[in-house]
Amino acid sequence: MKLFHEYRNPSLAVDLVVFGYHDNTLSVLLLNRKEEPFKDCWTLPGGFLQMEETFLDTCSRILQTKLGMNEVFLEQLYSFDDPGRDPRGRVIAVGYYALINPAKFKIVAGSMANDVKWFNVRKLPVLGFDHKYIFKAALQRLKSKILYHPVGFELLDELFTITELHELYECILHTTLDRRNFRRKILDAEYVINTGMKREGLKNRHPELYRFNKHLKKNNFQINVPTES
Amino acid sequence: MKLFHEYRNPSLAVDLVVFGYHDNTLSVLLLNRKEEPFKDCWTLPGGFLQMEETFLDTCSRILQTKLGMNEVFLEQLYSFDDPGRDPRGRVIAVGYYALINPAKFKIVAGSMANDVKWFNVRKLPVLGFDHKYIFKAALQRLKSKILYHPVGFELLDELFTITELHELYECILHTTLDRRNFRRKILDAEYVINTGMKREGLKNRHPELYRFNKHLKKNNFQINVPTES
DNA sequence: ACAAAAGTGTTTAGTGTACACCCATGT
DNA sequence: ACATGGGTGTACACTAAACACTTTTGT
Repeated sequence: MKLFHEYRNPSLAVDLVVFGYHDNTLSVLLLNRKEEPFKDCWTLPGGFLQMEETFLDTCSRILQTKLGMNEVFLEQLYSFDDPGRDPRGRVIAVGYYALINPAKFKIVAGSMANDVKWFNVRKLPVLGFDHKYIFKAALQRLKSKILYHPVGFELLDELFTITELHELYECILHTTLDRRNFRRKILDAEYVINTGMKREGLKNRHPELYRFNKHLKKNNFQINVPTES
Repeated sequence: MKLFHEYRNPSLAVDLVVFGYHDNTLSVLLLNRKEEPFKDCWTLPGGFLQMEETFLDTCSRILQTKLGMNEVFLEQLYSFDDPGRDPRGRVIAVGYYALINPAKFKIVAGSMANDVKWFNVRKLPVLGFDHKYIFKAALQRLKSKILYHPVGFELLDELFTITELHELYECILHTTLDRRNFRRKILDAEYVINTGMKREGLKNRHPELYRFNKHLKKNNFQINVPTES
């Protein structure tokens, strides 16, 4: 049995769509590149797969070195193979998306970037490479995922109110959802546990604080989005 | 701006899960390998990405040379990155699945394989590499996809009866679905067009023949599977 | 007392499910 | 005439949507 020698292989990059939620806004982290190609352009954070790394290893390395983050929700999106997607040569990109709570991290621009900034997902600048399409795939995936799976908690604080969760859903789905029906669905599904505590110091009635119920086997909720016409 | 030179990069393979449906059975195409590694083992058909190819180019080349097929439904599944998945060295695999009508192709074993055979998806042999997991991902994707999207037609003849479509769904989902409710859903969604013709020469009443309605914009059907408990 | 947001309940329309029944064909 | 599968209709249960109302807090 022959081992491989080095044939000509495409390079393999991992590109990250890092979502954060703050002040009723869903944002993505973008880097401003210091070097060609796409110097001074905004792009998704990314990096090349090292020989001994798994994709998740590469994700962690990027998150750590370029953004100063660790231990976040990550999921593979899709692999992008347009031969012209990188002017430096043939590069395949594996897209991942991450969900983080911006309050937990102080983002830092690594040595490769002029700047790192959160951008409202509805007000993105022009992106380098094919990152526009990777981003679109990520947002679409997040929108679908949140309808059936309890991923919203990754974006919120450990304790949150139903209203905060409701606002998060409306923000991500970019639509309105009936407050009372939403509450019932979430509670019936038992994806949240009432802590008995209340959020103090608000102008009006103090809402109850909930915590994510991690130990629940079945996916038994579904949020429906109004059909637009 | 520097161009790339050859860093050490993993090899990139494309592995195919080719589904076919015949005689009320959903099958997958497997190759019996002539060479190490996994000599004489059954594996998914696959091949290495050439420098100038897209993933779909590679898929077509594999389908053409190893199986004698062309022009089939293809969709990307997932990328598999376990560093130990190929004993020859670091190989990333991009999984695709294909839906074909076995009646339309005469499969041929390419020079690399001892044999090519259809296997019932519920009675698979042990597979080489990590192909068991690629297959599992494919079957799961097909099961989900068929609930919301009209992909079943790729597996059937151009003209088919509602009963044939119904049996296909039961076979893929591995469950029973009420015959009459299934019919209504499919017809209401207008995914099929009644041709006016009938299937002749059967023992009983001659069922009407339908054709897939390719020119339909919206996905407006959903098949529900009974919840098992 | 009032405003504003949180929390609870109810009515109604629509949809999916489980059936029963008739129809067409070959033996 | 009967068996067998194809085609049509309907009653019921269940769910989701729309909405009204009460409660709690700060001013």
